[in-house]
Amino acid sequence: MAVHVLAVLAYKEGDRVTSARLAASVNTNPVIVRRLLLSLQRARLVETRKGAGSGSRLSRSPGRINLAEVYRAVEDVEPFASPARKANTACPVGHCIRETLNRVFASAENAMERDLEKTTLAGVIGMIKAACPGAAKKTG
Amino acid sequence: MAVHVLAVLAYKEGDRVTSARLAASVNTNPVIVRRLLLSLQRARLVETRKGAGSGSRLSRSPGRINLAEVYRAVEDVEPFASPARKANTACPVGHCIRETLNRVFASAENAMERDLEKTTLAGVIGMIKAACPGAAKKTG
DNA sequence: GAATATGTAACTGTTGTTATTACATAAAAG
DNA sequence: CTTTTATGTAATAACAACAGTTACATATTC
Repeated sequence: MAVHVLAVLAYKEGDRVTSARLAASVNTNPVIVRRLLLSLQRARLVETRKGAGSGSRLSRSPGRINLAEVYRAVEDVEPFASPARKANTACPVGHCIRETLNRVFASAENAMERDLEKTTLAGVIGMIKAACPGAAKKTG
Repeated sequence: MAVHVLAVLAYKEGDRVTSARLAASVNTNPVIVRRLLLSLQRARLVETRKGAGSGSRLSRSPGRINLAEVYRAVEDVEPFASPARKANTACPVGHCIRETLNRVFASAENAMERDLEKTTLAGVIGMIKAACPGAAKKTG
């Protein structure tokens, strides 16, 4: 969903868009969008201003924002399940498996992020326009 | 958790282990383990027999099972969130973004799996033994 | 000062995962 | 053949994560 919001922002290059408008595009609630924008603000991906006639816009050009940044801004937790209960330390395997797997999974996540780095928001926009002929700068 | 169970099985190379014993190692319930084993059976990663003195064991040597196979056997759903509500089709971005992002994410997931393929169960065992000096074939 | 839009809290609902209990069934052991 | 053992599976509960909703204070522009 984060990518969707950013794509809309990229679509309106430069223009400020309100959370209400973004929410309408994603078909969700403005509050959800605002919470998402907070994460994106922390990552310096969007700039938001309060008050009348304001809203959010990208803080960089769409060609200089890749999806790995978006992923990191939004996904705060590990994609791999961390078991709630601790492993049985009496078991020789359970004793040290956690940190071993963490290393392996970190490597896998890294590989994924390197792949996401190859796609920028501008690239996403381009793909959308290619897939959808009727995509011109209109309603948002 | 799936990797943990398989690691224990790899640890006991060849020996059949009951779900109760595996559950004790992972510190969870035998039923959880059995459900997990069902997925692993479907993926032909483990062999399970019923009855007294039975249990599960790897169907291949630990060196010939990589973590990408385990991942595919266990993770049936996409790691990326699919929004519950449909995107607003009136929005030119929302209209075609779904399939565009699906392609990008599929590529990222593929990159991750290719990385996981580089690690076998035997490799995991090796790392555990290296990290934990006191790992000998004991209680399970 | 009025209008507008964000920041944020509180609460609900849904979904997915883990956990627990219970029981039928299959296979081995005696 | 009967007993024992262990899996397969259903029903249910506990729980966390996430999306949604309402409500309101605050900041900014006009």
